[in-house]
Amino acid sequence: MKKLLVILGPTSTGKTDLGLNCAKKFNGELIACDSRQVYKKLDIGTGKLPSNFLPFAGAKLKGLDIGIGKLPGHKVRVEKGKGFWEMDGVKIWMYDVADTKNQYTVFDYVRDANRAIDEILKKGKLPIIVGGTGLYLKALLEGLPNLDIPINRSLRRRLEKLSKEELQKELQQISSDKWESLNGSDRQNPRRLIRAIELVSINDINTTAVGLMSTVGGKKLQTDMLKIGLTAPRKVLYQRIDKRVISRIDQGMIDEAKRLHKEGLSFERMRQLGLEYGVLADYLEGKITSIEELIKIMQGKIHGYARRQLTWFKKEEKVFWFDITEDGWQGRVESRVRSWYYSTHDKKN
RNA sequence: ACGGGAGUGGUGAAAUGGUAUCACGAAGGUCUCCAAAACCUUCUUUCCAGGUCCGAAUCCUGGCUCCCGUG
Repeated sequence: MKKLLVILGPTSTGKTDLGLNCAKKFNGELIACDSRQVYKKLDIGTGKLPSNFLPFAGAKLKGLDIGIGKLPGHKVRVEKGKGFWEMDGVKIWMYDVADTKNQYTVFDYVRDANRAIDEILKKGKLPIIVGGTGLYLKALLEGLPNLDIPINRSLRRRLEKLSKEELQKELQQISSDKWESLNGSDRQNPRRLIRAIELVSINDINTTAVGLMSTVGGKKLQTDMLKIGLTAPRKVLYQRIDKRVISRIDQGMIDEAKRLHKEGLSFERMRQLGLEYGVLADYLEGKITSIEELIKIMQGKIHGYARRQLTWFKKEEKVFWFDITEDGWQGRVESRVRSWYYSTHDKKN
């Protein structure tokens, strides 16, 4: 049975660092599971670069393919632009697989990540999925029904003009079953309503809705999976987030956004890319006038994000959680992974 | 001490005397393709004490606190 390591948890807990360490020790490669790191050129704002990565003087980072810098202890060499990044000698897949101009979907993610995983397995290496985007992780590991019902652009274009009430009415008319199946908050959620209408209208046209599209490997590959979760008390999480926002600004996050806009990324699209980029768009457009304000707002937004991640991951099953504020957690994670990695018999949990 | 101004949720603001509102924040939640997204719920009774009025955050009196100017 193929082994697959998953590292999940809220932002700023050091998932990628742990992933890199595991990769070095257990001959692995990383697969990022993040809805924004998939986009090219969103490097600093999405945290593709380690947040404490300090470029050496002279090392060119901005929009280039290679950066050399240092982390607290050691030199790091970052290379990108080959379909994966290579950081400190470890390959990271699912960075830079899409253009910001196009919307990258969960479907795309599952397809592409499966390919990367297959390739890693073929080489006899350990795939390490490092994930913060709950939905993507779920889709990849468990599959989502209806995932193969594609986005219907023209339908969406029409529906997006409608008010919430109109959407509700339309869904009720087309399929009261679907409407009944939605919970109270989704019924108020235009985006969910649109997707629901999209789904049922395809069913009506009699297109077969295939069930579970994919699990790892494309064909229900049986895997021996170990899930490691990283977490920390709220307060600590917030502190780490706050610090990281500042260090990203030091790394040049604002310039990155400026450059992206100059290269044709509209502020509207930038907002769609969420969090940092949304706030940065406000800043560049003058809706936020000081860096202090920018920092505060950004920190607050990411606090909320971390909360939502915790809510989501709370329900994830069979996760071995580690609190990164407890001494020796890294040693414990490592021995946990080690015993799993070298076991020949499949673990029940 | 005197003159002037101000006291509304954690923060910043709003409310011709008429059911205390908004943003941010915090906490909880939803989740079958924008998911770092979108959405839902909760969080003050207006500095204190009196008074006027059918009715007060809003008007009056007193107290307390803060800010500005003068000494």
